[in-house]
Amino acid sequence: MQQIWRVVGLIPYGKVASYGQVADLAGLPGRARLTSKALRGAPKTLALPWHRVLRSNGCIAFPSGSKEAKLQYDYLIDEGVFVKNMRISMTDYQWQPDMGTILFELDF
DNA sequence: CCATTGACGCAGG
DNA sequence: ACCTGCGCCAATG
Repeated sequence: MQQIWRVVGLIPYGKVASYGQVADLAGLPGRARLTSKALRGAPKTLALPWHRVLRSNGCIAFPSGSKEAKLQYDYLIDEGVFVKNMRISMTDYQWQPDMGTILFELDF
Protein backbone atom coordinates (compact mmCIF):
# COMPACT_ATOMS: atom_id res chain seq x y z
CA MET A 1 0.00 0.00 0.00
CA GLN A 2 2.64 2.43 1.08
CA GLN A 3 4.55 1.83 -2.10
CA ILE A 4 1.48 2.45 -4.19
CA TRP A 5 0.72 5.69 -2.43
CA ARG A 6 4.26 6.77 -2.92
CA VAL A 7 4.21 6.08 -6.64
CA VAL A 8 0.93 7.92 -7.15
CA GLY A 9 2.41 10.89 -5.36
CA LEU A 10 5.16 11.01 -7.97
CA ILE A 11 2.93 11.37 -10.99
CA PRO A 12 3.71 14.84 -12.29
CA TYR A 13 1.19 17.59 -12.85
CA GLY A 14 -0.39 17.33 -16.26
CA LYS A 15 0.55 13.68 -16.71
CA VAL A 16 -1.35 10.47 -16.04
CA ALA A 17 -0.63 6.81 -15.29
CA SER A 18 -2.66 3.61 -15.40
CA TYR A 19 -3.58 1.46 -12.41
CA GLY A 20 -1.38 -1.29 -13.77
CA GLN A 21 1.52 1.04 -14.36
CA VAL A 22 1.36 2.26 -10.78
CA ALA A 23 1.26 -1.32 -9.51
CA ASP A 24 4.27 -2.23 -11.63
CA LEU A 25 6.31 0.70 -10.43
CA ALA A 26 5.34 -0.16 -6.87
CA GLY A 27 6.82 -3.61 -7.36
CA LEU A 28 3.45 -5.35 -7.61
CA PRO A 29 3.20 -6.55 -11.21
CA GLY A 30 -0.27 -7.57 -12.30
CA ARG A 31 -2.07 -6.07 -9.32
CA ALA A 32 -3.88 -3.20 -10.95
CA ARG A 33 -6.86 -3.90 -8.76
CA LEU A 34 -4.77 -3.45 -5.69
CA THR A 35 -3.98 0.06 -6.85
CA SER A 36 -7.65 0.93 -6.90
CA LYS A 37 -8.12 -0.41 -3.40
CA ALA A 38 -5.10 1.41 -2.16
CA LEU A 39 -6.49 4.64 -3.49
CA ARG A 40 -9.86 4.03 -1.93
CA GLY A 41 -8.31 3.58 1.45
CA ALA A 42 -5.71 6.31 1.14
CA PRO A 43 -5.63 8.79 3.99
CA LYS A 44 -6.85 12.20 2.93
CA THR A 45 -3.89 13.76 4.63
CA LEU A 46 -1.68 12.42 1.87
CA ALA A 47 -3.56 14.53 -0.65
CA LEU A 48 -2.67 12.13 -3.45
CA PRO A 49 -3.29 13.11 -7.08
CA TRP A 50 -5.65 10.17 -7.55
CA HIS A 51 -7.24 11.91 -10.53
CA ARG A 52 -4.07 11.24 -12.55
CA VAL A 53 -4.71 7.49 -12.45
CA LEU A 54 -6.72 6.05 -15.32
CA ARG A 55 -7.47 2.75 -16.97
CA SER A 56 -4.84 1.39 -19.31
CA ASN A 57 -6.97 2.44 -22.26
CA GLY A 58 -7.03 6.01 -21.00
CA CYS A 59 -10.59 6.28 -19.80
CA ILE A 60 -11.78 7.36 -16.40
CA ALA A 61 -12.50 4.34 -14.24
CA PHE A 62 -15.65 5.62 -12.58
CA PRO A 63 -18.93 5.08 -14.40
CA SER A 64 -19.45 8.04 -16.70
CA GLY A 65 -22.08 10.31 -15.30
CA SER A 66 -21.10 9.56 -11.73
CA LYS A 67 -20.13 12.36 -9.44
CA GLU A 68 -16.61 11.00 -9.01
CA ALA A 69 -16.06 10.73 -12.73
CA LYS A 70 -17.01 14.34 -13.17
CA LEU A 71 -14.77 15.46 -10.39
CA GLN A 72 -11.85 13.61 -11.90
CA TYR A 73 -12.68 15.08 -15.26
CA ASP A 74 -12.62 18.60 -13.85
CA TYR A 75 -9.33 18.07 -12.08
CA LEU A 76 -7.74 16.87 -15.28
CA ILE A 77 -9.08 19.74 -17.30
CA ASP A 78 -7.70 22.10 -14.70
CA GLU A 79 -4.29 20.58 -15.25
CA GLY A 80 -4.51 21.26 -18.94
CA VAL A 81 -5.18 17.67 -19.94
CA PHE A 82 -7.37 17.25 -22.99
CA VAL A 83 -10.22 14.90 -22.13
CA LYS A 84 -12.62 13.71 -24.76
CA ASN A 85 -15.59 11.54 -23.84
CA MET A 86 -14.20 10.66 -20.44
CA ARG A 87 -11.08 9.49 -22.18
CA ILE A 88 -7.50 10.70 -22.45
CA SER A 89 -4.93 10.04 -25.15
CA MET A 90 -2.37 7.93 -23.36
CA THR A 91 0.16 8.39 -26.12
CA ASP A 92 0.10 12.09 -25.36
CA TYR A 93 -0.22 12.19 -21.59
CA GLN A 94 1.06 8.97 -20.07
CA TRP A 95 3.77 9.52 -17.50
CA GLN A 96 7.18 8.19 -18.55
CA PRO A 97 9.26 8.11 -15.39
CA ASP A 98 12.92 8.86 -15.98
CA MET A 99 15.64 6.51 -14.81
CA GLY A 100 16.36 8.55 -11.74
CA THR A 101 12.78 8.30 -10.62
CA ILE A 102 12.74 4.58 -11.28
CA LEU A 103 15.80 4.08 -9.14
CA PHE A 104 14.29 6.19 -6.42
CA GLU A 105 11.31 3.88 -6.50
CA LEU A 106 13.37 0.79 -6.01
CA ASP A 107 13.62 1.80 -2.41
CA PHE A 108 17.23 1.42 -1.27
C1' DC B 1 -15.68 -21.60 4.51
C1' DC B 2 -17.63 -20.42 -0.42
C1' DA B 3 -19.52 -16.55 -3.34
C1' DT B 4 -19.42 -12.06 -4.86
C1' DT B 5 -17.29 -7.86 -5.97
C1' DG B 6 -14.58 -4.33 -7.71
C1' DA B 7 -11.42 3.19 -9.18
C1' DC B 8 -8.19 -3.48 -13.65
C1' DG B 9 -5.95 -5.56 -18.04
C1' DC B 10 -5.55 -8.24 -22.05
C1' DA B 11 -6.60 -11.21 -25.94
C1' DG B 12 -10.14 -12.26 -29.17
C1' DG B 13 -13.86 -11.62 -32.24
C1' DA C 1 -14.12 1.10 -32.00
C1' DC C 2 -16.97 -1.84 -29.13
C1' DC C 3 -18.29 -6.06 -26.58
C1' DT C 4 -17.11 -10.58 -24.12
C1' DG C 5 -14.74 -13.64 -21.50
C1' DC C 6 -11.13 -14.74 -18.36
C1' DG C 7 -7.34 -14.04 -15.07
C1' DC C 8 -6.31 -11.56 -11.01
C1' DC C 9 -6.63 -11.03 -5.66
C1' DA C 10 -7.90 -8.81 -1.27
C1' DA C 11 -11.98 -7.56 1.07
C1' DT C 12 -16.77 -8.40 2.35
C1' DG C 13 -20.89 -10.97 3.60
